[in-house]
Amino acid sequence: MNGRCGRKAQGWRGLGCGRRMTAPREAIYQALSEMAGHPSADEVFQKVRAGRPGIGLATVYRNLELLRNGGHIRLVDAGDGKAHFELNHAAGGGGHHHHLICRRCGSVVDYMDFEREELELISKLEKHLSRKYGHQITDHDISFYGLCQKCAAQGSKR
Amino acid sequence: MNGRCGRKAQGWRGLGCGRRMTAPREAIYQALSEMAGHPSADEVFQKVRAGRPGIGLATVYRNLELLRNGGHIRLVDAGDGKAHFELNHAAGGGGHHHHLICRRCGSVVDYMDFEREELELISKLEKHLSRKYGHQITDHDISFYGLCQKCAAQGSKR
DNA sequence: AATGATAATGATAATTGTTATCAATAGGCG
DNA sequence: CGCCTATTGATAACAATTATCATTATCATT
Repeated sequence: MNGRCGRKAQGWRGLGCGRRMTAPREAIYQALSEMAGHPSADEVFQKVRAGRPGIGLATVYRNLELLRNGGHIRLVDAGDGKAHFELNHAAGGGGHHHHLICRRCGSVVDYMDFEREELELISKLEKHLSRKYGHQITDHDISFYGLCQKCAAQGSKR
Repeated sequence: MNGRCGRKAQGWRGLGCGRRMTAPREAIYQALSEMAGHPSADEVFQKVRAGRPGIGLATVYRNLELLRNGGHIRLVDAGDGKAHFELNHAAGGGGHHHHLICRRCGSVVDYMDFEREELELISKLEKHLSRKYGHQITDHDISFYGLCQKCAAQGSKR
């Protein structure tokens, strides 16, 4: 469904993030939403470029940053020096998850195995930290690092 | 105390991480251990340089990477595009903590406010994920993002 | 303690992800 | 429809990190 919004800035919560609603911006969000996993900025660029050859790389960076500030997408650190992105379903309650990251090959597995327990602890912590340190918490990242099955099997040589 | 080890590679668990034990490597670890907070690679470089003018930046990068792989130090993502480091006290049980990171100014607050509860959940999760996905988990990162008190006070303009 | 194979270093070039610049363009309120 | 200005696209600039390579230092073996 394309029509998340007709194509108007639509207040301060829409894709426009309070700015003008532009075709490139929509295309970038659209592209990311159609991609599996956690594409890097460049991968998003390639994808958008496919249906919109004139797009500029800088525009992709700018909008990913904007969408992130607007809370629509989320940044994932795969430890490979590039920024990776994914849709932020956290708010909508759609598909919030945490990560399992391989230190050797950089693969990222999403997991949702945390039950109510984990969610409860998180929101409790969030509230507590918020009060104690005066931070305005908007987001969190929980990741486990190590070796994926494949890399672990290769032995820990070199 | 300097003498974490006389100055020999000392097996595969020492600072040498299974490689040759060198003075630069020791100096780099030493420097990091004397620094507060979460210095960047360059900050570590500057500090080491003070007592060892000939040190090369590449050597610092190489050894930080090595020490990280060896589990002696830990990487912190402050979201400012640079890698930051801290001693890994996780194993030793010394001062393990999690982070509260400001998205605007990049400041990082360590907190240890999680009680037994949090630790229990983590180790439970670690075990569960390890079994389910075949990952060999060695490490985790729990960070809350948002605005620190100061930045939040400045309003969310711009 | 001297030797020698080779891992590690230091200086620097190269690479790479990201950001700044700026003229041209397009969004959307009047 | 027309204007104001945010946004774009192309590209230069930037900064952090990595690769290269001749030289030096470590340390197992003698």
